Amino acid sequence: MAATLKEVAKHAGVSTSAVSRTFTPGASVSDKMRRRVEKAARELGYSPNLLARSLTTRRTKLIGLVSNNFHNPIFLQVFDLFTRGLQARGLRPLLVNLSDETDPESSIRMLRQYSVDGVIVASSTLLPGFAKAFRDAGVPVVHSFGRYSSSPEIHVVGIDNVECGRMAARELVNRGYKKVGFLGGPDTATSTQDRFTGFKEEINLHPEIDFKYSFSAAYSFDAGRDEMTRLLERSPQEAYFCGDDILSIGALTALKLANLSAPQDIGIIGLNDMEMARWENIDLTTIRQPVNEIINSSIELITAMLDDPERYPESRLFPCRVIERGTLRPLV
Amino acid sequence: MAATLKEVAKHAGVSTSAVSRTFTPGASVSDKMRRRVEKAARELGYSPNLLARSLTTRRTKLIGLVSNNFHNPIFLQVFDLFTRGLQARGLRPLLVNLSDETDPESSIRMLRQYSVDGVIVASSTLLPGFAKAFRDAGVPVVHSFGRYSSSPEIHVVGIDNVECGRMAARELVNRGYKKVGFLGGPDTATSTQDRFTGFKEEINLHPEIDFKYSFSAAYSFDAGRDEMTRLLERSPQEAYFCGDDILSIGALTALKLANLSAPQDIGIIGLNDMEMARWENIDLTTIRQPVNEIINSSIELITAMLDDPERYPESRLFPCRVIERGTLRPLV
DNA sequence: TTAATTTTTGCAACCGGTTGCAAAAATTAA
DNA sequence: TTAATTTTTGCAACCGGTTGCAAAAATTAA
Repeated sequence: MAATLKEVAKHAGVSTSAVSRTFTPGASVSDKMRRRVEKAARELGYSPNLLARSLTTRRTKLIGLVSNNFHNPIFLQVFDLFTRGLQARGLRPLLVNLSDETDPESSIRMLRQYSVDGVIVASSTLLPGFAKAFRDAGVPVVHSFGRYSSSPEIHVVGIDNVECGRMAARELVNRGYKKVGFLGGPDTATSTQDRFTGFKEEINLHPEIDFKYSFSAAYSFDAGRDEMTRLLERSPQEAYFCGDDILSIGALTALKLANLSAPQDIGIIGLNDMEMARWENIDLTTIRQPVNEIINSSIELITAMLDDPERYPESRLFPCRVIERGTLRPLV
Repeated sequence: MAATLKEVAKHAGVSTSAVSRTFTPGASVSDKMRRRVEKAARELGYSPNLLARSLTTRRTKLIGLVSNNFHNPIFLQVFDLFTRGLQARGLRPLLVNLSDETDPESSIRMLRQYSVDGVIVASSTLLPGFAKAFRDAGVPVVHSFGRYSSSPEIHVVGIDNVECGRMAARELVNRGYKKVGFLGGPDTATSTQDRFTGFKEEINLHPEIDFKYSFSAAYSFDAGRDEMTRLLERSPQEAYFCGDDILSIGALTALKLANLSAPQDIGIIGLNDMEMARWENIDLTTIRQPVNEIINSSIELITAMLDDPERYPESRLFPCRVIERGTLRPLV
């Protein structure tokens, strides 16, 4: 169906090299030749087969976009920004859903079989083995939303979750809460662990404050609602730092179901500042994670690694900040 | 870095054909040869380059997954199900974000350059030219969530939006609403047009009922909230069929901001039954679109087209049904 | 045992491109 | 004008695989 380079060459009465060079930026072709080839190509509706080209250039412009999180609404925005950013640079995302996957090897094999130029792992809850296994396979890899200190050998772009934990704690302290809680995501996620560490550290600077904590089953609405419901059955704290926004929204709903509300009865602060957080029916005070910047930086980094695969690994951390809305009481 | 077939052949002391056959299901190889090759392959960590293979087999197992909707949360579920379903069949989604794209040609050229085996267009708001342009390029294409009658030449899997409109209307009529409204999505979307047609048709069977309609700027929270806010400034109807769930949630929020609520003051029925609709803080009565079935069917259809590209085009429609929750008053 | 048949294997051409090298053409210098 | 230099072009080998065909090997039949 589609015309091949050979057909274009024949139709234009030139060598295949000439056609190839016409479609290779920077190659040596005279204007006359270029016009001649372009005319033939146009007439035949030719455009080069990128997969065949990749055999000799060793560049597919395919980037594996790997995630295990297809439930948290923030990831729709993540996919949107990644696909647009990659497309704008002429790269193509091969989307890999790791949700069902237990064995990293098979995903890695698959991505190598497709000769992806690089891999972006977009996940904060990924098992530590995954990202490393990709790197060991010799494929450039960037871990977006990953833990910055987890391994000095792999590129990470994300936030300082420990500092976010501290930030949340300071926010609660500054607002005069005396009994505070940490309602975390799953305790297996490094993001949860780091946020917990920072939060606890900062709270411990204030011995007069009563501190409790628990973890929920997932970063999900249901998990947040269920955990908060459980907490309300005992004697709840005055305010909670929830693992992320979606947990926060679940927790807020649990309050509502118990005829309580934030910030009147219990204060809530989340993390992410996903789009829904600003919806007036939610109006969540939260810590903003600069998703846009993290994604752009991840793309820049993977692009740089395409040119220099041996590039020295780095961590890129972006500062977060509190977005004040309506679920914490005012500063005292 | 990665071992090639030639290296495996040399290492095993056999021809390249033998190696190739070992990795080609159904090819003629003796057990002895197979074991020998597999051993060599294992020792060299070889797995075949799918892109090189595709040159002769003319199958890349790449499927273009094209969408222009990266904002409606329902699409996260859509991407999740598509990627899992495709992966389970050994196919790989090349994700294409059409949000910035005005010209279908360039996306089509790109997908052809990557020799995708087929294209799934997942969108209800796609400009009509897009899906057709893909098909004209000779690539198997399935339009998921598309309009079933728009063109008999292209495969469509979706719902009967006209019937959904009727269904929503019947639901409002049966609950005794006398003044009803259609708060649609953008009127350029075929889904909006069809839902409107059905809704109006059914309402017109009841001349005693007062009917008004308007369209919002997008299928989005903000658009729903803004449009409902606007409606509340005049004299609103007693109940509205909103274009989809995300518009409904926006509309419900507008009610709340005006100190009104559903169903006490105004009734709301949505369409989609996205995950959020069942959240207790939303509790939206809506029409369930069987997303899972639509996606599985789309994948089956594209798979079938890979074997028979000339397959006669068909429309697959799945019935919807009302999910009663808390935003319409009870049946009279 | 040998002949006929079936299965396995390797050769060589091919899929659709790129690229180093040398020859040819065009340009510049003398 | 001719010689020297630069630019353009085509040849042929290559990227990593598959596959039709014929020869070789293994199996079955006589």
